[in-house]
Amino acid sequence: MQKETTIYDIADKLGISATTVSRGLNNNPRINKNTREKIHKTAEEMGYQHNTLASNLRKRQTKTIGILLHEVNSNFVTSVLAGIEKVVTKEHYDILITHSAESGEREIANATNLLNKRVDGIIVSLAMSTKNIDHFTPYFERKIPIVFFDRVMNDADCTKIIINNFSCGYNATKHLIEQGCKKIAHITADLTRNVYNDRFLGYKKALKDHQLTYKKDLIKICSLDKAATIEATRELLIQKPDAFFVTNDFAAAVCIEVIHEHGLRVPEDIAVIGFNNDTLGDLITPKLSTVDYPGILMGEVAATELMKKIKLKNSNKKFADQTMTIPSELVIRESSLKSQKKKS
Amino acid sequence: MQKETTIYDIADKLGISATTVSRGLNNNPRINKNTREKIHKTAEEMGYQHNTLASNLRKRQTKTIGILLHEVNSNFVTSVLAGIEKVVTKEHYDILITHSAESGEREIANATNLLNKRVDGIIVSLAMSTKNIDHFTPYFERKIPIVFFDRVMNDADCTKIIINNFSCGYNATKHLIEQGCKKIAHITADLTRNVYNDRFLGYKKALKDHQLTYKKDLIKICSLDKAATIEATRELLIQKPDAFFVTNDFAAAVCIEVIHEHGLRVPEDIAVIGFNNDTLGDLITPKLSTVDYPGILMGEVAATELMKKIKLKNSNKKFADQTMTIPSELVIRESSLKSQKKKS
DNA sequence: CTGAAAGCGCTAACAT
DNA sequence: ATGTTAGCGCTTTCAG
Repeated sequence: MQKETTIYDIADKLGISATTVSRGLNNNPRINKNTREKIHKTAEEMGYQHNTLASNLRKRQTKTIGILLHEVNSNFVTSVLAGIEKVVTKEHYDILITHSAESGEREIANATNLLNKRVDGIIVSLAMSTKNIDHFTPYFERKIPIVFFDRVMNDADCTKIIINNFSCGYNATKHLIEQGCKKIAHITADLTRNVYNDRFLGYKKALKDHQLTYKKDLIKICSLDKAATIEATRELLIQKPDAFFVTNDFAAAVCIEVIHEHGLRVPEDIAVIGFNNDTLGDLITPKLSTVDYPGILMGEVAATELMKKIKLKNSNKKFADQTMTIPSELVIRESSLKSQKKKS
Repeated sequence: MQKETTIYDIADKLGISATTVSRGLNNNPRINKNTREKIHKTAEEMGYQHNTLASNLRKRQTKTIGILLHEVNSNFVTSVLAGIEKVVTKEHYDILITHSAESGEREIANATNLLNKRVDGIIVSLAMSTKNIDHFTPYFERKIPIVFFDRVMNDADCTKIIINNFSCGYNATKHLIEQGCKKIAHITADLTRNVYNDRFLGYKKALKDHQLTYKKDLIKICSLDKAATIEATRELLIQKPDAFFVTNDFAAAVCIEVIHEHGLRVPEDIAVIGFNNDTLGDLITPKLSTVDYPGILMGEVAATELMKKIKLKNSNKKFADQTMTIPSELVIRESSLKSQKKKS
């Protein structure tokens, strides 16, 4: 960094004090309108650029919120981000996006990094391999507001924005059962993550409520990337299931592809339902049934809660942590409609 | 922010100077190993957290690079990000991601914001509505390194990492012609953006080289979102084209859907080729032919160039701007294979 | 190997 | 309405 124009340079040039320049630049109403305009004009002329670092250091406030994401490549996450931004920019806060690429280690590093950068609060979705939330202890100790969304720790005592994964899993499975399916396979990911576990529990409960026996052989846990999903589907196909409940849309699409390769039809031979309502869902053939998961809304709610917490903290008030559940719903398209197809 | 432990607190507790603490924390080899260990231990005990703000202010260096993205929701952008991170973390640099949501105005705001945060360099992909790069003048003036990638300004004199969009457009079109297509429609976006314009020019050249006349009626420029693409496809279908060259894979998938809705077959009646090699390409039916666009590599190259520029700047050396072209290639799957299908 | 002093650029108290 | 002074927390001379 070469020599930058500072407020002192402007002050010197104008024969006034740096304080006045600072106030003028921040449009403090105490400063005479004329002076203010002069300051802005001179700053412009001298190519002055505000130094956020110095300002934040002095103010002991960064007006920045950190975001810890497990990944950024999904439609869902992008929507959440959009929702957060919408709320946060309105309050003139910046955001600092980090992502862990599903690695717990990177999540820890990101948490420390954001703390060192003195963010005013964080919004987080846990990585796949995160085992506990000890790395957020420094935040709790300092009472720096945190809001968890989607991928949360079920037992932890903090603000959470989630959907009801249990009932989503239940309803998706129930829907398949109502289509006449009796042998429903389930492809999911690491069950230590709440979202997957809850859906799985919903799946099991639905089976039970409909007098179907749960079989471990019909469950595959994998990373949900293409290769893993192909393998999982192939192995499950050996069990001759008549339906698949897949925990995300991308994997569901891959699953359908593999089913087709085996010369089977979807949904006639095997019904498939995904999760997330990604854009790809109605681009594939047959169009994918899925569970709609309102990312934008989740982002908005998470950000709104965080802003509330930050404000209350700034005025030394208490804030009651709460868990908020966002509505979600089944989106039935073609891939699961076995009964209709049979009729026709 | 409440009172944080500082290096002074540690110094007091240990009866040494803050300077030594600072050095110890930074593992400066001049400090006695014993002292160093004591410092680390005490820091840990006292819950010390390094203040990046203060440190950066003092060092006048943030070890942070800014990234200006047009959007974050594409596979391509995510890959670029991964490529950048790979290179940059190795050098212990942080990244600050911003995105303009294709708005030139937001791009300007982000550029200023990153400058105020004193990033050491930036990597940028221009927003759709950006008309010029005047907002980067402050960077040029301060010789803060910039690398543009993908969406660049063709005439500007700066480091650019691109693919040869012209020849990609040419080859995609040529491929369609070789499949026997004679009336090739083209769906693309704002032609002020180099990537779209160059592909378009390649398309035109390929037609000319193969004695096909260019018809304006076969071109539709739209935002490439779902609704716009549906409309564009419908309107183009009136011209009875026998092929579509669509400038991204998502839009190509939508295009295929619309073609199917019109009772036409892909590729038998109409061949389709996309662009980007998104993951959805081989999940749809028929599998999409496309142009592979190596995002990770592009990110790596962009970041490597930027790091070079930053280092040369720090040692006051000159750096010659250059344009680097990343290889790209046609990926032929099913959606464009008209001739084979006819035979069978 | 360690320390004293200064200063990065800004803003908040406390004047006036 | 404006100025003086001090300090946010760190690192970097310079000195020993």
